[in-house]
Amino acid sequence: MRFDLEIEPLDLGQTLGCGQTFRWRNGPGGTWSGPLNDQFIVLSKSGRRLSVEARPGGRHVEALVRNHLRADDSIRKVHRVLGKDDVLAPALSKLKGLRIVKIDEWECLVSFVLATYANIPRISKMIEMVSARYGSTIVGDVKAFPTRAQLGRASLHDLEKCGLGYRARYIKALCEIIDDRQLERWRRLPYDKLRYELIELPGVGDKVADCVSLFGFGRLESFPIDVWIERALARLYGKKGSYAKLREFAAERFGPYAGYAQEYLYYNERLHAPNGSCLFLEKER
DNA sequence: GCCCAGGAGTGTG
DNA sequence: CACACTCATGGG
Repeated sequence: MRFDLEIEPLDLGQTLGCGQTFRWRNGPGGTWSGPLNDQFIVLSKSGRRLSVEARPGGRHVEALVRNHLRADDSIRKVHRVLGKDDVLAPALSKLKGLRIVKIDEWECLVSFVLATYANIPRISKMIEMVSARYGSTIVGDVKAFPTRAQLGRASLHDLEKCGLGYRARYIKALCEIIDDRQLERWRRLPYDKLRYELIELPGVGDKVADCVSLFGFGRLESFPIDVWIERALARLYGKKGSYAKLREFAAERFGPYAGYAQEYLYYNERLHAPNGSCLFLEKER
């Protein structure tokens, strides 16, 4: 099946290739393809038209795509707030197509625990490996991200063989701790309480808790601080300090859209990096 | 070979 | 509170 959507503004490369998701791949002609829940989706854009391809009879594909790309976010409103920041303001027009994505909570939690102390190519590889071995088949050799039950069948040794390193034991523990009732409860908590509880999980600290709050639970006021954001805050704002201090600075400065500010800063900082930081260097075609 | 990676956990001052 | 050290491994 194939249909068109209008989600504006939207830049697929900025949104799907900037490191907030790990399973989208860009192909020839500016297409972006990847698994989304139980579907394999191919996206491409010409002008304002977003073309969506999925397998025949795919259900809820439109809702799936709109949800993932946060189609209901008003970028205009985001920019009205962030435009008051003198540092961000001049760059907003070039970044307007970069949208925060909404990721399945479980997938997001596992993905960002895996993302600790690893580079993006490796993170993608770890995620593809556990998906290939434990996820359900979507089509051909494309696998869905494994459910908690599916991943829970893997032994610690199995997970280590997926190249997860010391992260394997965190994933193993998460499979045993998390259940659907817990995820449902977390969906209803305000950001600060959610964050507080996420940090209790093994392998989840300040940064991962904020990533999961932002991309998994859609809390746009969350401001994850990694090494790149640390550099950006130092370089552009002269701000240094502990996570708590930087987090407070961001909350005060960017308010309810700190998450968007974070993604803009992250994207921009990686573009400024010496080697371009391999964000858009796809392995091959 | 060497350096670093979208950090977290633990121990110490 | 702040640091310092370790963790396991692969990509550049």
